[in-house]
Amino acid sequence: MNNSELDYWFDPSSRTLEELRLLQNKAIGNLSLEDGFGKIDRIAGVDCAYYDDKIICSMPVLDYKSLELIEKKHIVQKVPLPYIPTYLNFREGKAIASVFTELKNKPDIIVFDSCGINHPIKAGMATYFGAVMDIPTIGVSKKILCGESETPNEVGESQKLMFKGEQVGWLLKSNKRSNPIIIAPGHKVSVESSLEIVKHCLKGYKLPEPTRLAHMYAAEAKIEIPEHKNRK
DNA sequence: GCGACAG
DNA sequence: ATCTTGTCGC
Repeated sequence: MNNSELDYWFDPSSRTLEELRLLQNKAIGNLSLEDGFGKIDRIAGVDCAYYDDKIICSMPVLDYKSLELIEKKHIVQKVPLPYIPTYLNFREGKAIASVFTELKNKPDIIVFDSCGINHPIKAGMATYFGAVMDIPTIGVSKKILCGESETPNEVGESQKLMFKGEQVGWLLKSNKRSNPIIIAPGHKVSVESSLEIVKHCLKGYKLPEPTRLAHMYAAEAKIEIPEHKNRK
């Protein structure tokens, strides 16, 4: 995907919210909830940190079987849009696409720190990115954007997340002392597989390794940017 | 109209 | 997300 195509899908500047909503609908036209992957060798996680008007996006790639780090990359850009619920894909999308492009070891699937199809029009960050790039993605968030669910209480227990009469994901009690995490398919991953893949990536922490490491690396990269070091 | 609302 | 130390509990 070249730069103009990248801007077409991810640049919110000089566009109205109505136009951005149309882009989300257009991207979702390509959505698939069937497992569209073969053997998973590598899995990546992605997360963003913020400082002033800068967005720091980190993307580690791990070996799926051992969950060991293979490669990590991060990028710093100017935040293109304030946080507007249901439009997160246009706030973080460009930065994420940029880091993804720079990876030498492309992952077979990516885990996002955001929503997937558990979004008002199924255009959560994970789904939008996956549909635009046509790669398998999963969304893992800490708070519910939309939908209802029972609360899982035992570690390892999961409950269906329902929205408008359909299952759009899960709530999973991943850790004894943490609130449940919300899991949902992004693109090319079924509802069932999204849960199994995330479970495979759990190492006793609240978040699955891909996302947990992405969060750590983004925080590390953040304190290294000049704006942060020159603070007075 | 009112309240909710990923990061 | 971000601003931030100590502190309760296993």
